[in-house]
Amino acid sequence: MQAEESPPTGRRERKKRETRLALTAAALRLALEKGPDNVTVEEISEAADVSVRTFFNYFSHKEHAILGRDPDDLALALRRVREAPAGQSPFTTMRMIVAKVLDDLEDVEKHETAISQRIDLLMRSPNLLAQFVVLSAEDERELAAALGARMGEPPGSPRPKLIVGATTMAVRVAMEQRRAGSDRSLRQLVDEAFLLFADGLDPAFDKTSLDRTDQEGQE
Amino acid sequence: MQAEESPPTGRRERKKRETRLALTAAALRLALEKGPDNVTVEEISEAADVSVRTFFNYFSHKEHAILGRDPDDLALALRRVREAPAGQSPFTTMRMIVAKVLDDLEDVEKHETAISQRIDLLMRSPNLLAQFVVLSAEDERELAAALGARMGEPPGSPRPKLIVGATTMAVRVAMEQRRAGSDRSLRQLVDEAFLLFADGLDPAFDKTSLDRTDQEGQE
DNA sequence: TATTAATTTGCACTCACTGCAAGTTCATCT
DNA sequence: AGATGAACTTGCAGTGAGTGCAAATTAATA
Repeated sequence: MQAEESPPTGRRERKKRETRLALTAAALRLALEKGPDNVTVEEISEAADVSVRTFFNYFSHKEHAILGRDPDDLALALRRVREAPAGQSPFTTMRMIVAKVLDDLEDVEKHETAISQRIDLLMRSPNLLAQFVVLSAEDERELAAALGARMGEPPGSPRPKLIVGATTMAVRVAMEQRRAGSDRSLRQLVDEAFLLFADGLDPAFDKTSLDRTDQEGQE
Repeated sequence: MQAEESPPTGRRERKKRETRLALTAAALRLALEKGPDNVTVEEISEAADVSVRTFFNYFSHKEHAILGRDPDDLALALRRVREAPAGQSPFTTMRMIVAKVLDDLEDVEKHETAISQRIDLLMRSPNLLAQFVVLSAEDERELAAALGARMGEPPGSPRPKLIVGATTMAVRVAMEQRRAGSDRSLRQLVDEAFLLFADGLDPAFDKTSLDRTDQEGQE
């Protein structure tokens, strides 16, 4: 054991990264080719030249491979929350983070799989969407916690959770718009959604506390 | 074929409803007893006294049986949207509908499975939550369409979608709060979330349009 | 009662996913 | 280099979800 911090470049580490990458690449490619629900784990493993059993050493669900999320992304987003400019308001922070993520995606995938293809994939396969929701839920919890800490809110406070939830919805709706054939860019659509949320979403909202007995409907 | 409108009370219809009910009841009971991920379709079918194959004639996924959603609920909600008071603002309408749904649940389940148990179930099983979200997504689309029509928005407009999305988030976060041991009622928690959304969620939100090049982070 | 249509069921099958034990590859220490 | 142990891969056997098909049962109708 060296006193020096070990450079993270063992052959083992490298091979693992390569295998993981080969699997996600194959999974995505095949999903696009044949439709996400018509791809088998066997095909993916085959294409990545590992055994099926090995596939499941890397991913607990077929869908995780197709989604191919980089675990560093969450860490990066968390860091961005913590390192956001001092006076910046929380929803603004979320907006900036989303914008940066979109930028990153565009850069990385300029010559590879376009964002819109992934969106299509998500929308077309309920299975995929379900797993995406599961994975995102954990991220959202952590983001909300980090944001709450920054805001000086007590842990468990609903506000940061709602802010993160609104962010999620902004992105989701923007993706739907996009897929439905809007000619505006995803970034523009997201921004539009953020503005709607920020402005209050419904200026005429009735803030009267509602007492369940004073409303009447005949059921 | 009678000229009279056929009363919808054939033996066939009745048996189908009974079977469906037996299945959801068994599924819910077993899920609560053994944990939603430790119940097999075979057990559920056994308990409802039908074959496994028949189970899958009723539900395409195990989770759907556990969730046991009443297809009439959506129709009811849609009707409530359409029949909402003339001047009522859209987010207010959603708030009222949620309030009524909560009331209904309380009435129906007073002596049966409590809401909190179902919430627990949902939160404990990622699978279940995911399927729930997927199923709800369709409902949300229809609700947004109905709400949009009422608002005179063009079809596909993001506003009604965001309003429905905010409603979903309000309920979800309220459920989390509840589960995390808040002593306020679910209704109160939901109302609180609605208010936060209505007030704009972040008064200090920076509405400056962001140009991706004028922001700097070192990556 | 005979006919027809809807429902149930059994059977065979594919595929996702898991535990276990044996085999292989890499890192480390001497 | 060679021995040792840990990490990684793989095969195998098994559970359980979910589907298609065709035969059997049951309800509705003439």
